Amino acid sequence: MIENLVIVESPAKAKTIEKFLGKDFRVISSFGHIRDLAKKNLGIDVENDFSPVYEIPKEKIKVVNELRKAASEAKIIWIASDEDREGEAIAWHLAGVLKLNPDTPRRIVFHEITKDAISNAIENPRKINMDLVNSQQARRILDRLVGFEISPVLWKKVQPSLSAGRVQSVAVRLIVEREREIISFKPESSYRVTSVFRIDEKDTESSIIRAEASKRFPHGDEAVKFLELCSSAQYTVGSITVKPGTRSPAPPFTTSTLQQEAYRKLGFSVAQTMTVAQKLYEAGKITYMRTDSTNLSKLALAKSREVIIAEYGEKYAKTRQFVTKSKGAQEAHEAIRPAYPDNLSVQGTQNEKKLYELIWKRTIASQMADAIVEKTTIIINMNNSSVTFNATGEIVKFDGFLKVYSESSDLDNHDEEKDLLPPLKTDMPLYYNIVSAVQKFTTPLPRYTEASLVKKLEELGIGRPSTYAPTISTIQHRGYVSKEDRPGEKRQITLYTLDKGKITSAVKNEVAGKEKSKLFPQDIGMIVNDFLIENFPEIVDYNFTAEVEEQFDEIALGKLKWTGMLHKFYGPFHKTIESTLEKKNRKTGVRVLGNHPETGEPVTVRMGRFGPVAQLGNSDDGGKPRFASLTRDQLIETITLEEALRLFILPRSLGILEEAEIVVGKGKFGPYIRYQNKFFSLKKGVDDPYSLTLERAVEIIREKNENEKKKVIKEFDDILLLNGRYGPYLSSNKKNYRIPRGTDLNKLTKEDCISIIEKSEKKTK
DNA sequence: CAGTGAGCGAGCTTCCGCTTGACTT
Repeated sequence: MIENLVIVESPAKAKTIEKFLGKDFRVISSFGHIRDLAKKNLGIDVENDFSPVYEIPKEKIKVVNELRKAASEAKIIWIASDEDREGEAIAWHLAGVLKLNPDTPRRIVFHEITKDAISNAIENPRKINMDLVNSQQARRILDRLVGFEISPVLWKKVQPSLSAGRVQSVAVRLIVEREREIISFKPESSYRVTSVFRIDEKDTESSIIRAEASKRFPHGDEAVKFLELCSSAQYTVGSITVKPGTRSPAPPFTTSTLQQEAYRKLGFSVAQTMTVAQKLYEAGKITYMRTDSTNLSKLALAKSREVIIAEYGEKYAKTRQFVTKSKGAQEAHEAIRPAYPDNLSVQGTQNEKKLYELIWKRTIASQMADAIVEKTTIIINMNNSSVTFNATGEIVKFDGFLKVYSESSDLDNHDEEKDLLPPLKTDMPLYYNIVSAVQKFTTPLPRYTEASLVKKLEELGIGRPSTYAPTISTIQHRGYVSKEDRPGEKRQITLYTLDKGKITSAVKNEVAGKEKSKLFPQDIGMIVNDFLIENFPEIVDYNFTAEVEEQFDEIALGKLKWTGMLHKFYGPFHKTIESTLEKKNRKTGVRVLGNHPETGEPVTVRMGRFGPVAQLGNSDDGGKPRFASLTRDQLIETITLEEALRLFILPRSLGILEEAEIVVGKGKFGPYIRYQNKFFSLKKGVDDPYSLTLERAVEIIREKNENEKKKVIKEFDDILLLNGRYGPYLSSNKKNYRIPRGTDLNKLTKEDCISIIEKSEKKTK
């Protein structure tokens, strides 16, 4: 029999806490929630005041049995789940499952993991707060109602296995709407004029100043006219303004800001960041990684200060406490920080080291002094134009926190190059070295990355630290959005240069719209999004979560009854479900593109059984329509008639070789030639399936067949020793086997091969 | 691996938020 049993949510936390408590205490973990709404059906008795049907999920039975056993062996049980809505619900479920007397105060909370904080908590236990529990039940039940009533409507009206939810559907909406803004965006161009000035009339190498004209010119001829003025102008320094300023460090990491910075600085995906952080947490190297708080414990503040003074000196230290500003934050944890700030680095994988270093720098920087900067703005006048040239320069007078860390931005602003300016005086003459007018196009808002989507969701108060990564994987999994690269398109820009009184023009290529790891909506995502906006506008409204959260807060304060809140929501909601099921037609996103220019057959695109499909002709008048899948980068919404018609060109027959047909087509894995039931891939950028000739096809087939012959090194009945991309390997019964290192291929016998295959088969079993 | 788009119907899919492994490549 042990005196005290403390139950927390996380096993890593249990381990840490146990160290602080004496031998009278045993600390174990519930691994999060232990009960949930029944997996099958709705799990809610709607008719009976939304009475929930809770069950212990299969994968939790083992933990619960261990908890029960530990509970039976302890005299006093303390429930120390997190101090927020979900934590209170976990406590309540634990009390229920472990059959604890609800009137005995057994609920404790820690704000910090220190001996004092823990013993203080145990001296001040309380009862479970049922208002808080009820607000969690309302949250849980509302999410189940939304998800489990709308999803089946999608199965009937759009496609099977689709899903909708309070969080995921808004995430998809953001991406779809951003894409539509980009689709309808019309880039406009103007000429941006920049100049390099010098201070000496003769010496072109003398101190130089880069400046930009205060005006942009919409057309080339206007830019040229201005350059002509520049050619004959006399320049003087009009004004010099020096403004002192400061810059402050960003707050310590929350889950969301960690995901953003790890993406920007380290190129990690959101899921990758969480996996690496979990490892660091389990090893006791950082604090908990799922948090919305920017708060640092007193201990962390003091330790960081010590480290800063030791590493950089007293004047670099400035203790700060940041206020958490994100909507709906529940602040059950600290910010993400090094568990021991005096550990400047850690052992582990490269990624663990990099992420730790990032967390360390951000935490330490947050406790450092402001940087002091001096920003100088110079205005250069022309004697023959009211247009001025402006130059800015920034000098860091004191680096402060910048010594350690500066936050990255989502917008890649290379424009703001901050040069050091030479010493200047008002009215001083200046001379141009070169003036150039470059055509610049406006760009639409950028597509979301995983990390910038998380940032947006957090701003809207939608989702929680524990769900950002899973939500992003769900919407990709359902096929609503996809993370992709795009090569962009070349476009031409004109530039004019004034050099030694002469104006020349040139045309250059630039690539516009190049994308890397961005979230693109897929057709099914757009169709589902439009269906939801049409039928359930209030659910996918950006403010829906914020509005229900307000009500959950009122329930938590005991001002609102949770069942009443649900009744008010569910009444109209369920009516909409029923009327949508009854009245609305199937939604396929069909678009009529026009008619085939020769045959007059109608061309349509829509979502088919196997994805987006173009259809040529229809079956009404006995005709047999032709179908063709859209390519990955085409959308039902934007495909043109010409593009759709092109889809029907392939597969096409090139001719006959030795009594067999050669067909060229485009498949899942790129363009191919099919001949005698064998496939030959076309090389990207070399051969084009639309213009491929019979001669070239025959060449490709010959080449590949010859390579195939070279591939076979040895042959033992049904076992082949082949030369592959990664070296020699064995092939038998359509399965491949690796050859152990150091094997002499010349001496390899059939028996050796059989033994290699048998060993490999055993391993996989 | 490189396709599919006739129609019927049984049985399944699905939410968000708390926590980690148990899986496979």
